[in-house]
Amino acid sequence: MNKKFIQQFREIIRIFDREIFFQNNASCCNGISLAQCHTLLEIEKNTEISVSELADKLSLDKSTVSRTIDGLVNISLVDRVIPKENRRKAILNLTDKGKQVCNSINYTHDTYIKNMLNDFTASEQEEFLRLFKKLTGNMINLRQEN
Amino acid sequence: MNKKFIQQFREIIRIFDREIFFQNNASCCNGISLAQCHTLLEIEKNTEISVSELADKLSLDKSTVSRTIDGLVNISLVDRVIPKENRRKAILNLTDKGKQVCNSINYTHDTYIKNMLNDFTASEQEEFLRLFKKLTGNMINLRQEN
DNA sequence: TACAATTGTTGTATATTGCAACGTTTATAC
DNA sequence: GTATAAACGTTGCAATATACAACAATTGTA
Repeated sequence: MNKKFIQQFREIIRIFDREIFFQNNASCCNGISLAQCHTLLEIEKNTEISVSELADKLSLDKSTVSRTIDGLVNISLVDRVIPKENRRKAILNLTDKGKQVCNSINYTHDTYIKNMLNDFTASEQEEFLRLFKKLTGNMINLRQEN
Repeated sequence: MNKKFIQQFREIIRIFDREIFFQNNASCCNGISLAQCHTLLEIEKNTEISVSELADKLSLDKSTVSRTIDGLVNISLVDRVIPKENRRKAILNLTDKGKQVCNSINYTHDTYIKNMLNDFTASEQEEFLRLFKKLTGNMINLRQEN
């Protein structure tokens, strides 16, 4: 692999990262913070999740997540219920309003992805996804090796 | 573009972003912070740059950059000189030690990229870079349209 | 039943960032 | 040529995000 290729690849990653950052901050947060947005989407994916489990999934401290949830409960996007079977564990779910916000976020994200790939042919789309999956798989392996 | 494809693509982007984050925090910062790392590499790319120009390039407030530079000057990685021609503008350059740190960061990043693409064929590498460039180009256009 | 583990919350500290105000310096208008 | 405006960097202040440690409540285990 020659040096010039690596340089270009690094530069592309940098730009990609930067654009994703802008996009997240522009679209994700209809009045909510990025952390709240991530948390919301993670609850959407894992209903009945607990604070600790959420902290695991998000790679954050449980105290951080606890406070993020406070915020989301305050603005009525998340329900926090303490079940009688296990009064230690708090169970988190989206409220109807929370589901609406998630839908809105998902719509924005999906639209962005459509636009990003707008001028890709079908086979380019497939090939890119395939190679991207291969790449991220390698990244995960590399991290776990160390 | 079908829904399942978009879902997969979103998920891959999420994973990629997460892995890049881990990698940045693990490798970039040999004792320096992520912000300092970015700043250092930007000065490496643009010698004789000023604080305001740097703030532009990094999309940060000049006060933020000013303080980051304070830190880098304190640990002798950056030189801050006020030229006699224009005593408003501070000119920033890497010290020898700063160059060494940059080299070290670059080596780590380049190695990571090599490892990421380790099992890609030459044509896969080229195709992926081509499509990635196309993608980021679209992302930039989309942002500038809005 | 006593001790240990789990769960979530709160207090405290740190880092990163932006905005506003400021002093200094340079450029421009009249 | 002076007065005003603009540019530049720094500092004060506030907001946000985060982690760690300590804690209370609860549940599991020896």
